[in-house]
Amino acid sequence: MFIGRHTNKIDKKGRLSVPKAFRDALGDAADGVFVFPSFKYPALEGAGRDFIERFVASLDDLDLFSDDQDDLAATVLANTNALAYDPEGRVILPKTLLDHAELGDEAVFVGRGSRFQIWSPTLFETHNARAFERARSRGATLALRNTDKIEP
Amino acid sequence: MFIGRHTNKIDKKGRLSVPKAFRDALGDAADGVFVFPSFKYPALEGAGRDFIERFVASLDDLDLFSDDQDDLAATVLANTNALAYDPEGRVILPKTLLDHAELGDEAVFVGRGSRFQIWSPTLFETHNARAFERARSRGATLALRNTDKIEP
DNA sequence: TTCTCGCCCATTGACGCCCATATAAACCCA
DNA sequence: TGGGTTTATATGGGCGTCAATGGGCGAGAA
Repeated sequence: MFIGRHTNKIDKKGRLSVPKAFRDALGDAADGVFVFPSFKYPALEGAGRDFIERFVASLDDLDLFSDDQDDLAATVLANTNALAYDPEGRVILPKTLLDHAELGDEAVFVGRGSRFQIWSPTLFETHNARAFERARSRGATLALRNTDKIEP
Repeated sequence: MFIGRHTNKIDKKGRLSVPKAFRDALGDAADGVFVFPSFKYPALEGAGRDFIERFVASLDDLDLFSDDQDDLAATVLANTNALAYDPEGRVILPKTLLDHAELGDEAVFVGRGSRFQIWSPTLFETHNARAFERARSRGATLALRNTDKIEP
């Protein structure tokens, strides 16, 4: 399970350490980590092999004429990168992903339960502040139903 | 499992390197790679021997597919090219396939789970942008076939 | 012969692996 | 409880290896 927030640096060679807690949650280190752009935010989605395998399973192997639903899975797979760890647990994000999330020399890993997101620190700060404010204005009604909470 | 995107060059002799990750996923190198034109897109479909063998099996076992699907299987087989690797893992695409996908001096391999596609970079860029936009507008509500759903 | 295709070699640029250091959290002991 | 020590994670840089690319040679087909 991915919980909490971790801010790490991207060095000159483009390497980014995946937080130890997340590496453990991802499972088999040999599988690395699977990252794809978020559809809705200038951020990246990260998950383990099991999560991606569900997308693969949703594409019927022999069906050559995919419907809209399949297209969604296909789009995710086309934009997903299987990133391998170096011996220290770092990965290199390809340029397409760096661009999508507007990442510079720092990245923040945000736990989201079954997977996590990767944000530019500045973008996340404003996004988080707005989400927090939104949550607060509706807080009274959401509080009892939603066990999730936004980190302070 | 075919995941992600890899853009490679087509040299003057028409040779195209199959990405190492895909060669591994294809299995036995002696079998090479099987490529046929996509019926839905100006692109090519690529797969391993196991994938083609299932089409062959569908022709033998009449119960397996409907008549329409059976015709489709026959059409696929008729248009499939078995391409052998050179010692460096490259293949040469026949002219019919080059024409169908409007390939010039570059080609992008796009993972699709159990198989992959080969696109002209420019054609794929527009195709992917559209699919991505569609996912953005509808992704939040589209459930995945199995369990989880795509998240905002 | 001439052209095509399969095999071999050279180059290069990226990335995977190794080591060293810094930073921080956990631990231990008075 | 506080200070120092230890352990582990994160970071930075050097170097070797391998994948991708490009060109040349030779065997066999047209």
